[in-house]
Amino acid sequence: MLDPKLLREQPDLVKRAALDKRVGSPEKVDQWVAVDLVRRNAQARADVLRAEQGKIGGEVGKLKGKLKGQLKDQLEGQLKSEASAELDGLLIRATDLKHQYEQAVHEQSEAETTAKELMLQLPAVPDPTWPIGKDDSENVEYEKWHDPSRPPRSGVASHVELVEKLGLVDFHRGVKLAGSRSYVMRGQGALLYNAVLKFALDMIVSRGYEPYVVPVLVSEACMIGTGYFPGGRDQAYITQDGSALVGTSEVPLASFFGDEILDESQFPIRMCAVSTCFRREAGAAGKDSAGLYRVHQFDKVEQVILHKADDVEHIALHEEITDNSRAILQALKLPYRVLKVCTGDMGQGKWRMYDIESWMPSRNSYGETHSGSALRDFQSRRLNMRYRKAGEKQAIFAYTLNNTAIACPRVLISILEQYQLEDGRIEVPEVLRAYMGGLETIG
RNA sequence: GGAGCUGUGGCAGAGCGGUUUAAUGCAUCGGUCUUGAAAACCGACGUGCCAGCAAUGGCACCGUGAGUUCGAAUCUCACCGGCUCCGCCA
Repeated sequence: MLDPKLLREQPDLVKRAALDKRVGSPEKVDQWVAVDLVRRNAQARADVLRAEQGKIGGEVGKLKGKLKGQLKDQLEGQLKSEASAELDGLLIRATDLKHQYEQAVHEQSEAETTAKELMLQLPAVPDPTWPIGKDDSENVEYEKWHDPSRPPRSGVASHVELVEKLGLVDFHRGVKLAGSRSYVMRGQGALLYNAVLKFALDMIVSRGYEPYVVPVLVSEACMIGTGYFPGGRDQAYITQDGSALVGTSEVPLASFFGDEILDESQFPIRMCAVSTCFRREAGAAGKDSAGLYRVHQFDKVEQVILHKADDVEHIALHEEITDNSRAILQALKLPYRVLKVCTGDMGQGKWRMYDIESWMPSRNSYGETHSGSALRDFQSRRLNMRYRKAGEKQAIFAYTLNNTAIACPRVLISILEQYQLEDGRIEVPEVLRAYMGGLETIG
């Protein structure tokens, strides 16, 4: 959701964003501006009518009180008093006002509904220093890293071969149980899976992030509030009760303080959670269908930060939240690169966005394992999440950020393939051994 | 799953069709008094939208939505949350 003032005063900025991001359209900006004007005019009319109606209502009340007094003195059905005639006149005027008021209110609420619908589709304006581009092919590589002892490998076995040989993943039975893009982690595979998650969680918690266990089945309001609905409706599993399975715990974490006014002294609020995530992957039919890359259900450690509305701090915290992920990959000695995600690929609400891609030998390239966004007040406006500075009256919309800490099973592709030994066994990364009972090799 | 109760401002709590611009108390903030503090007294004290350069003014909001009425916190209906008891089950 955008600042309505921005839309009224600088609609061209948002139109530009619509084109750069390929979200919404310039026409929708114009439509919003038009319908917003209709709404304001209708409200101005309705307010005046309502005030008039209230006045007449008050007079009706007084007269009725008077008439009651008179009736006590007179027998029923007796002569009509002056007051009674006046009352009839008032009631006729009041009825007329009522109809006019209803019409104005109707017009106002119609316009408001349309304005809201449009607003939910409009893009936030991206940081002008961020790359402009049409899709992921124009993302800009901005940093590359690998541990000297573990450079990117190639020409080695793929994780699909490895896990089948070692019995770490059962794809066939996964599909039997749950359909395409399903899998079952098993034995040491399951241990590795949990070890990776726990390691990442501990790392994030040690850096001052408060851990949460959150619902993964949330209300539609949370999905709209975080910006996933209505645009991404077809990517989510929705229940017969209208609730939705989240694609990331960013949704419940960012929504946690929704509809609240926080105190600035609580900021920045650093949160994290490990949760199961569900994605329909609609439109990705046939893409990455083999292996652990693109699945409907996975687990992820996610980080979320809420803080004051300040661009300098926003940038600093975006770096911080990205550094946390770098640190995890570095500890795992996985080669990675960081991309500045261009406007066409960043999505509706983002101001800045980094993707981190880890090296996956079987793809002979990097594969996206992390995604970190700076959203300024896009989500907090939708969530109605504000804060107040000490001693000040004005409540301000907070800024939000989020980033992946680690996601399983996708990152296992990099680990398994990078750490495979000549004989097909897998060396366990040192930092994970403590989480696997000291196990040094798998297989 | 069955039965009953309940939802009012930061909290407590009145109001149950028209002098409600929602009483009162607590909490909070400012002031008077005081060497200082406490007490006492005085005052302020919600959110959103609209008009206006502004001062300011108007409207809406009593869980949510619809309805009845000239007029709804108050009446009707639906939904949502909370509490209690019973049943079932981790």
